Amino acid sequence: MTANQNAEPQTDRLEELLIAAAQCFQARGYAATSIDAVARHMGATKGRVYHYFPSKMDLFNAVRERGMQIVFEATEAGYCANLAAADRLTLMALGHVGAMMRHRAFMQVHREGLQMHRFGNATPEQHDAMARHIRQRDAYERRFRDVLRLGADNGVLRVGEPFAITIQSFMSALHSPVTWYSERADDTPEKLEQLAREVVRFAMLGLGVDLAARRWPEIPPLTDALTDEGTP
Amino acid sequence: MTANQNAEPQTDRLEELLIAAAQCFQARGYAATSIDAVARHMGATKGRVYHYFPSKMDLFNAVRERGMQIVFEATEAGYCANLAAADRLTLMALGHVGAMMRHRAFMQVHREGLQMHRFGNATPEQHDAMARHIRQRDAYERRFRDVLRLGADNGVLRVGEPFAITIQSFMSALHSPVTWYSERADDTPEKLEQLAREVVRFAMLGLGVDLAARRWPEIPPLTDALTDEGTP
DNA sequence: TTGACAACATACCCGGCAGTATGTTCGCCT
DNA sequence: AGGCGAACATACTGCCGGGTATGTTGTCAA
Repeated sequence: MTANQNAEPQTDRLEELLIAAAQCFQARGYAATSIDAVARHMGATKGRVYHYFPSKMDLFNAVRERGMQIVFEATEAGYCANLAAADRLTLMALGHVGAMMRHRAFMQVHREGLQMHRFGNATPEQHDAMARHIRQRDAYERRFRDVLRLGADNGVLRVGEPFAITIQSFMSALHSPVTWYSERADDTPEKLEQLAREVVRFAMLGLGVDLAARRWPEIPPLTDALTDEGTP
Repeated sequence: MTANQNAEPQTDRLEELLIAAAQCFQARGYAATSIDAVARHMGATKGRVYHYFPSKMDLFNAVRERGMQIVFEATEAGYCANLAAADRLTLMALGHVGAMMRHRAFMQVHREGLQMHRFGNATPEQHDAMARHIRQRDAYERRFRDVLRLGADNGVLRVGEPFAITIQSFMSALHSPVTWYSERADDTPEKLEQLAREVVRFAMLGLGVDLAARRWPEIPPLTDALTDEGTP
């Protein structure tokens, strides 16, 4: 009756499921989202979901993990670039903000997941899925922390007294698009780019870097990092 | 059996209820928090809750409203101070951040409430409770926006191209304590003050104001605003 | 003193949802 | 050809939690 006669490219069904889940979780939050709702959002039923994931929490964790993967990839180039600390941080920030806007659903879920520390993590598997996620988050923030520290030691970046607070404020500003950005019809890449740049400009200025009076850095070609690697 | 023989000052039972609700909602989120959980948190039962509020959503709205009231009061002095725009904004920011830290439960609930736009607001009363709340939020942010605009026009505060984005980033930085702050045993008012100042320092530097090389403003006595009012 | 009402507690109802058990329909391998 | 398993759909269960109906206790006013 509801036979799926699609011989089309058929994006991975699992990918489709992850996206649907991300959108539902983002719209209503984890607790208020039912498995049936996610399934309906795909034009399917529970069976489909439980075929791929043993429980609701596992589905949620998969979405979180994907979100983590997205931000890591988005900031990878900047982090590995062979540039000064301030420029690396700027590129990382741009990547991060871009991800916030382009993958808002995943990012918001990712964020809600981090606030979940205090759930009575029933099963031990779920508990260390959480623990693993926390470690990844810390590793991610440590990348920013390290680059920031580097720039601070050089005197290029300005930080305040509890160093951790400066970072938190900085990261919080970079996260903000998940709150206010919503994809409009006039979503030209240029518009999007301008919004991202403004967020980054503010955040970097908070660290004492005036990007308005300075060339925005660009990602150097990969060959650079491979050929001339030892330039101190 | 469980008779409450307290003849003590007995903080308003309603106040006690609001606080318990705020803590529960903050810990688990709206959907995952049961009325029974809130009641247990007070050492009471459902009956108590439903005696004061007709529904879970009404309880939640009351907590949100309280949160709104808190931030308004916390920033009132700075907003009304007879000072330059940058100083007023700094004071408002300090008040805001202080509220974030001192009333974290209410603030986090307040924030979750704002993300709830898209709930199928069943009853019309709930719908316009939501609408009223949105208006209050806008009014609150408009205070910041107006002062920021004032300082920008004077050239004292630096803003970027989509003005709205600058504000969002600024506000987001000020909100950040709800994410990372957790009351510790070493909660001396001085520690707390320092944390707040660091957050505000970063945020104001993002607007081009270097508070490290500048006197922090202080709230002028009220009499000023009352006696000499017309100094243009 | 009584009765009316506030301020709860207790007991119950019922709908929604996570999870399960059981079909059903393909494609593929032999 | 036929059987087997992936990839779902359908039907069902059990419980949790919002809401309600009803009891219980103290207090105060007439």
